[in-house]
Amino acid sequence: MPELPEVETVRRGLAPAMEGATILDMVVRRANLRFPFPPRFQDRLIGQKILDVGRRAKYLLWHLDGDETVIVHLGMSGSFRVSAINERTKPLGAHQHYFAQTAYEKHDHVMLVTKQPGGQKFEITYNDPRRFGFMLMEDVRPHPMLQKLGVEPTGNRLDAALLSEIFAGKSTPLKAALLDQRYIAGLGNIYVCEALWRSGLSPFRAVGSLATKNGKPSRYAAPLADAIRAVISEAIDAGGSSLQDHRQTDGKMGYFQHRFAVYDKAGQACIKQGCGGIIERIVQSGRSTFYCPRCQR
DNA sequence: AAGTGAACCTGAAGGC
DNA sequence: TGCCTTCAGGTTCACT
Repeated sequence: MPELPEVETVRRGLAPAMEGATILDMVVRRANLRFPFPPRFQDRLIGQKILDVGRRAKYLLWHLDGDETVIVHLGMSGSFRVSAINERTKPLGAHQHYFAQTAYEKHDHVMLVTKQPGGQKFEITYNDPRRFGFMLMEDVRPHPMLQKLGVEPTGNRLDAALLSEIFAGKSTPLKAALLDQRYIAGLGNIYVCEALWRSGLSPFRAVGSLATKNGKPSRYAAPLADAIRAVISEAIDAGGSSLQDHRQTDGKMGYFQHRFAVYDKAGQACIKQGCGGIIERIVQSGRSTFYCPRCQR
């Protein structure tokens, strides 16, 4: 499912149920996702207060009171559901009784019950059919998983100068380079395709062409930086993109998928004014690329 | 170094 | 109805 805008949407959905709340109880229903769960995972979380829910690229960061951080990645199919617990209709008693009456859905792997200082309780469920996601504790900081990440696409650092700097002299195709989290962290297949279309650049173009011979930004750098920032911001505002089963944490759909220009549009007319091209699907390093061969050069 | 393909895993969709 | 193939929002690893 999730690229940066979807993960940010999840973060915003988790925040009201987690930030400032205490973890009352937790159930982990299998030994591993993509990686084994951390040793004594429940013991280290139950009773802890969550200070805030952060995000770095596609990683969620649960900053705990006890100076530990939980790192969560949603992989391809991970999602969270959050629901307020109404104790009138679902009396809790001792909280461990709560899960006994919970109806698990298929692929629900982790469940948490949190309680805000005001008393409101929440049930938070992690579901992940393909299990490419994971949950880790950040024992070493920064966690090795986060050390190699490049700049955030929405931060102030992503501009024409930075693109020309990090890509100068390289011959990698733009498509592959933009998917590489070591350069820009958070883009995935959808938003790379969309950003390239918006900037009129071919997915085959060598990234080195974003820099001139003396290392300054070429005329292609600023349009790409602007397109990346715009498409990510707009997608976040739209609550992400809902393909297949992706939902926001409250069950609502994101709606950015209605604004795709090229992603999954093979055979359709390019919507750029006066272009007249037909969107093509090709494969680059094992991933689908959707682009307009006419206006993306 | 850079590029490709496979691997991890399940489910949906399409062809026959 | 079922069976088979292909594909999917990510990342890492093994190979040329």
